[in-house]
Amino acid sequence: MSEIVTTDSYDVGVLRRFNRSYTQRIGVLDDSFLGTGMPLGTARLLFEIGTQPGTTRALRARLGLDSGYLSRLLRRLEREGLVAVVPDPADRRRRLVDLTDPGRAAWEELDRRSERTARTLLDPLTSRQRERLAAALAEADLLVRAATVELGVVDPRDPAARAAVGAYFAELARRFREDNVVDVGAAVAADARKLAAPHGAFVVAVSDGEAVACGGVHRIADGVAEIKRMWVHGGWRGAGLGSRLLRHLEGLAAERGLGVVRLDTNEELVEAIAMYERAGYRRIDRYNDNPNATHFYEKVL
Amino acid sequence: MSEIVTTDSYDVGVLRRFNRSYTQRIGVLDDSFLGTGMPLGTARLLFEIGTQPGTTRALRARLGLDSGYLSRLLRRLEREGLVAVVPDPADRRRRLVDLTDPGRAAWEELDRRSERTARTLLDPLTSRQRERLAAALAEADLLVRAATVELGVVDPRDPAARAAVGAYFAELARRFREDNVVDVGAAVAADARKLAAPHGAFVVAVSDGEAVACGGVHRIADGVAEIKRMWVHGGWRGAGLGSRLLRHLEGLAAERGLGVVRLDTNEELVEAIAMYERAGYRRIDRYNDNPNATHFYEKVL
DNA sequence: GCAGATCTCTGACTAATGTCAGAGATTGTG
DNA sequence: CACAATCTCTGACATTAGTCAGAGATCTGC
Repeated sequence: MSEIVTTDSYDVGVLRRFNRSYTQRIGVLDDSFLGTGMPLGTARLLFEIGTQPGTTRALRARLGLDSGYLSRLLRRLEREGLVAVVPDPADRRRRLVDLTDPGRAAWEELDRRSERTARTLLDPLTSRQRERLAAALAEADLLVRAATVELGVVDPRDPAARAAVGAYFAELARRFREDNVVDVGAAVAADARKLAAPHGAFVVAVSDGEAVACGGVHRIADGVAEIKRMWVHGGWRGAGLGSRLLRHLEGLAAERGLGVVRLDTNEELVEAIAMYERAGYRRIDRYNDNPNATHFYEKVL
Repeated sequence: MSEIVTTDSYDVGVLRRFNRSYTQRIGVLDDSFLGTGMPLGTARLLFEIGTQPGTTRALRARLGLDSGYLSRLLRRLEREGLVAVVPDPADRRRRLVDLTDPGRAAWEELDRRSERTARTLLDPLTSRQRERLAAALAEADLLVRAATVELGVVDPRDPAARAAVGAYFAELARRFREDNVVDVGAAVAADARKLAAPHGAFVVAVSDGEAVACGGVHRIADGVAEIKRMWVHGGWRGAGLGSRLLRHLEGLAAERGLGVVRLDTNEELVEAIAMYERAGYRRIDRYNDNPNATHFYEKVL
């Protein structure tokens, strides 16, 4: 369903050119980990653990390492007394990894090196140029992240889905200053029936292992689908993630033979409403009894 | 002499954050060379040769490889019939490397892979977002290149210096449509005396092994230095390279105990004049008989 | 024409990186 | 409680990456 747009080859050229000159020059940022007596891979692992401790599984995913290889690297760090590896109490097949105090010190040394290298790199620029560079990199960062977000259909009971729905309700509560706490568990249980196969689906967008957007779609009548639980992480607004998610959900509805998509929202959510209207949704009469909803939309695919 | 400015830690943070997310995601652009049966380093070398054939020396500099290591990689590519290595007729100690026809075909395969990977990466974005990303990356590219240009004092007879001075005269000829061809060799010979130790110095800015800017400074009277042969490559205007070079040359003059710096230029070179005035140069009377010069400047350090 | 500098290449290594199959522990499922 | 699934870890490799010293060819300056 997502429109087929051939990426302009100019943009591709710019990306490739940038990548070439960047990896050639600033790839050196990684080499700042050298000279610590640790090989690069090990140093990177140590740095990653310090930045975000967790299960070996998560580390493997983030660094793209083989399980045997990671195990060996961890053993080395453990032998040097820099990290502690303990079984995860929740599932004792898994291991939790964290830094020890000496490990924290080593991490800080790596952090200082990395900082110093970055500083050296920026130093030749005037402050005006540094500002320009920082602005350009921040913009590029957001867009690169947005481009590499992975949209996947998951069961609403999946941990990522739970996290997203929890954030969704938390946001609603904040926006509407509601006191009545929503029972997320009950909502998830209800979603697990409706927003799942065969008549529905729940989609979570994941970036860096964190849920950053979600949305569900399900059948509410013959040929009619409804989109629910649309949420985009605050730090991700303006990256087009909402529109992309919306298109994805429409595609899922179409796959299930549902040619009409409806949704409800609240007039206070002006960005969301703007996005729906940009995406071709038209306002219709109330079609359900959701007390929080004030506006109702429909789109014929 | 260059002012000491501590880089704002905000900018450093943005750079580091970008670097992390970028290498994690788009570092994969390099991996597009994988799956060709060639190890990454070899593929990268092949790609580099195809992009810009030349001496092994230049390849070594561009890729940062050990000479023995490069030699081995080249041998492998030669054995596979992908590259041809022949002695450089100009200096038979050196070797010239270029692709063979099968090598060209392999290069095109790599190019296609890289292009496809970049395209896949950009595809999830809307065309508006792709434009924003391309603009941000182009800006970042220019600034990153500018930040990593290396300024070094070299002998005016050094090949990089010759190349730069040649480009300088070519530019003058183009700007002033002069027919009288300058004898670059003779100019270099004269510079070799004046723009060298102990009373002078010649500076070349090198990026990717290519001379992108140059300038010389020498003593013309007690306590007075003159800056000559200032040139910045056309593709590098607007990156602050000229100002940086100027500061560097002023520093060299100061080191030699010369407290006043003069230079001449032509009124048509408006960008150069603007730069000099921004840098604190003030207009003075004609101090030499250079027929091409119309404007004369001086700065007290 | 000779001495010293420069350049590439080879040999001889060491360390790092990456891969695979399967052992052994633990957990969810019927 | 058996059985399949999941997870980490070990052993056994193969390959790649990177370094260093020196041989041999060639050039430059005197």
